[in-house]
Amino acid sequence: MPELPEVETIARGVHERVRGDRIVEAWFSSSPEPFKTPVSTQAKNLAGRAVVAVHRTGKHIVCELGPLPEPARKRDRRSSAGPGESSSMAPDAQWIVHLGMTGRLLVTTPDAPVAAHTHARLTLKSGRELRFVDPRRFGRLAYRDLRLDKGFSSPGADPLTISAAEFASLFRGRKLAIKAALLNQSLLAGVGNIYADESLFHAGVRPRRRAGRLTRAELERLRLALREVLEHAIRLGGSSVSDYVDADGAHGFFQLEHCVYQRTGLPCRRCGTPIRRILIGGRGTHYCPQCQS
DNA sequence: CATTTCACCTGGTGGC
DNA sequence: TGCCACCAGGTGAAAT
Repeated sequence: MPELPEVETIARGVHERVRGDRIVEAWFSSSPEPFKTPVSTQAKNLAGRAVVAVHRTGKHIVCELGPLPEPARKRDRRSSAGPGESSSMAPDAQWIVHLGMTGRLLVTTPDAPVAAHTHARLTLKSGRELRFVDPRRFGRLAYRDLRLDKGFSSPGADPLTISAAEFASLFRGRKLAIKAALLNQSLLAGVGNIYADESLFHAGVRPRRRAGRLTRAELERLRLALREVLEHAIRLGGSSVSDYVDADGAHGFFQLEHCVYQRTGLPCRRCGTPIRRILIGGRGTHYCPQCQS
């Protein structure tokens, strides 16, 4: 489900709602583990930590967590005592959430009905819960101790800030289809099927073109189209194609702006030609045969 | 190494 | 109503 704009929307929502709150208890389902870090490790290490900040890297949601309080210590001379508001504390751990195709990360009241396929529930000091729900279980949850590991980072470049030169160099000499290249997360982090198709439409580039054969001008049109499309989608809260919702359960509106994605057979919004669907790398790919050459 | 294919899952939709 | 084939926002391992 979630690509860069949806993940960004969720990360912002979770950040606004739970920053400064504290994880009191962590519960994980015991069904076949959709987890990267064993649940016992996650449960043990998450409990007690403050949520310092939540942000997005590629399609990953990264929760920055403050250090565990040290109960068996003599009173800190000037412990900032107040429970909660510890957002100034330097994080020393991370909880990393990847939503896969159908994952949701929700902030709920404790009495909210527990949806089917709920795999994690973090009880917060405020009484609310942070819940991870994922029917298909393609999502992944991981815990990182920043005293032992570096903070999470994605191999791919950020499509919102990449320079023209760097963007062009990603595709130089590559023989695969530009559509497939856009989906490769180690080149660009965060682009998925919807925004690959939409940006290729706005750039006027056929998805089957070999990545290394695009002209300088086409690459620049593509870089700018991608950035525009992603920023526009973030402003509209993402695309709710079937069941995507943000941290509050609200859906996005960018699906109303789609020009090609899942519009097979419908007239192109620009020229009226029926939109075509083909397969590239096993993924449904939509384009206008007239506008994209 | 670069590229392609396929398995991993559940659920919704549309044809018969 | 049921059954079945096909499709879905993503990855990562295996094959080519």
